Amino acid sequence: MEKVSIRDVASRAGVSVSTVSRALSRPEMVSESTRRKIQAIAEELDFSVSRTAGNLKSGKSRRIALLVGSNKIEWFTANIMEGLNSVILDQGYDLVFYPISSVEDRRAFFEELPVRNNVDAVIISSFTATAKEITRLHSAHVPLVGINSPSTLNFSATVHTSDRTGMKLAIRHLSLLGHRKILYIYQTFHSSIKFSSYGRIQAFKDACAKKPGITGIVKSFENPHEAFDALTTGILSEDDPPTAVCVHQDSQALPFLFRAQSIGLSIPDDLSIMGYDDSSFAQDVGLTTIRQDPYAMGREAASKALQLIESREPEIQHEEFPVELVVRRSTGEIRKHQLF
Amino acid sequence: MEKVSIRDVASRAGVSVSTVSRALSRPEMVSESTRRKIQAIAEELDFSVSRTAGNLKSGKSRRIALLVGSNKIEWFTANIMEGLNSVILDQGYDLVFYPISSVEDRRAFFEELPVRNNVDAVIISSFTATAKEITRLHSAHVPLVGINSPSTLNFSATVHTSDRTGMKLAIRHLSLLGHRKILYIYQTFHSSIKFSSYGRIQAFKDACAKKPGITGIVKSFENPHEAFDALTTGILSEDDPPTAVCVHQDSQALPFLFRAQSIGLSIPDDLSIMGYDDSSFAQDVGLTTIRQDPYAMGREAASKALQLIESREPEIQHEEFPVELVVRRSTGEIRKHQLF
DNA sequence: CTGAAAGCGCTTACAG
DNA sequence: CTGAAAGCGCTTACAG
Repeated sequence: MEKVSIRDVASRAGVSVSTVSRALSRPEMVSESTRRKIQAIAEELDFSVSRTAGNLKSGKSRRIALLVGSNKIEWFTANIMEGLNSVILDQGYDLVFYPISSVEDRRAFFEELPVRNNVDAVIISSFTATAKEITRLHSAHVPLVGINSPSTLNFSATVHTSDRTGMKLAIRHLSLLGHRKILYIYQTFHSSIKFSSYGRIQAFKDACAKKPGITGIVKSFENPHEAFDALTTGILSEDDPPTAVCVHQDSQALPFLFRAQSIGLSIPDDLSIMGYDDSSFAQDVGLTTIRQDPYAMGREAASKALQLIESREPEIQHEEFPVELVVRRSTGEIRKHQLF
Repeated sequence: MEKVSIRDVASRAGVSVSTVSRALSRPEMVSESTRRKIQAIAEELDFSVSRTAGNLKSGKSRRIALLVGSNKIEWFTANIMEGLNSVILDQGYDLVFYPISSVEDRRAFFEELPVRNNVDAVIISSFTATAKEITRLHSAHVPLVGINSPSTLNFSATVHTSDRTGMKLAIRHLSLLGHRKILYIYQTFHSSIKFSSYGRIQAFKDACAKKPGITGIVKSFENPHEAFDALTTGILSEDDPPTAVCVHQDSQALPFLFRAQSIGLSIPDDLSIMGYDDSSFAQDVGLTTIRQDPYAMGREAASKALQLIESREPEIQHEEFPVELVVRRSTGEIRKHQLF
């Protein structure tokens, strides 16, 4: 059985190619009897329309590119993808994933713009491009939607959550529990891409600075396992050590939680720990965290992209999604005679 | 700046469209001077070749579909995708993700075969289609590659790991530690798709049956949190309770680990716990597990798909990937006077 | 090394 | 309601 094209169906049905095309894509334009015959034959021949041809005609590719600053698909990215897929697949669009893990990747991407005639919209998650790079996209008439982009400049539309709000919630929560010295830890980024996550670190510092009596300390680590030990030792040896720790994201908090317990610290009595994200297992381990909803952001980014593709301006060009404090067992009141 | 086509470049360079096409896709066929001029003009005009047109000509779409039995992208699927991407992106192929979450979805997919003229290969991960469905794919000349498919029948090629081997390793490990009564727990699947994971459960039963003196019990649960309590209560109230638990996959073991600890069980002294996968956090929490490598399987599946697209038979049609026992802190020797 | 022409598989104004 | 024809943007035998 060789490839069957619209012509095979036409000749078999004794009608023109145009009629077959109409019968299949705009059936109301064709008389019932011919339509029926054509549809029967199409089924019999296992024929289905090639999108490529239609795309050529329309000048659209029915594809949307997702640029992510890493080739790892972790919780956040997976949820973004699920959200995007949940809206675009039904509209006949496909998602194409482009991992961009270095400034060089990014430059290559925007210089070659493989996307120009090959994608109807570009969505960038959690990093940004230079103004010049973005301009080139625009000049190719490709809408650009940002997700948690460090800057919204030049984007056709964006969705984001506020790290400032998130960190404010975290600091207030800890402050209410009586904590005064708070440590922020994150795993060093090894990408040359400017991640939006850096903003979270700054947001922590600012939130602490604004809250009188609170001291915020920021430390980074390379490898969770060795470094946690070093950090813990550091904490233990200080005279006035932090009583609470904010971890950059839930997935990095998990090993910390275990490490802390394994050296005999009881959580939250000896140390309060907070994560960020409310990702899948945060509930399982009782981690207090700041919830964000990348699935919802993905859906909205997709719908904005779709609108832009149809040359409609989204009602809200830059949309903020809420963050929420989720209190669980890993944070608690500071104790009078805290272990440290 | 309007859409620029190959014609614009040609007229600007004073050459024919054919020459521009060659200068860009097979530069060695064009004299250096014309090539240079054309490339300069292409760059100046921000021109890049539309893939769609080329695809029409070649009859290929340069896209590979990944069918997954869920719209959630969890550890396994994410790693498969990363593996696939790591080989196909460089070859100019894109990955298209089709979540298939019900038998209806699946039937719709294979009946409409949106894929027929629109995708060069189909990769199915962890579930399978009926023989008839697969035949239709074949008749459309679309190679089908399976990943951990319950049956390898009719697949052009497959990659898989052996759950039998994995469970054998697990049972041997526990048996060597002195465990005699072993519980297997898994979260109920709510999909109507036949997942490959069911095989793992059977493999557990078989492994226990083959090992004299070992009793294996299988239980499922709906919601991790309520159900773990019920299970634990059940365990605690039995006269001769299991001393070790195998959890279907690491992500389901995590809550169990925490639950167990929260009711005062010490792991592994009171209870040994094993996972399956060796996913990201297994190391963090010290979970003994069976390691599999979906990233490597994804890479191999991709390379088999690519070979099949080029009508080459893969050297190994059905390739098995190793599983490995990874011993960590969550399993230990059975104690003389085990708590239960 | 280069150009004119055919054609990939459709869709869609334009006529009838 | 239907058909003939043009055309989407390229690639590639075929000539020269």
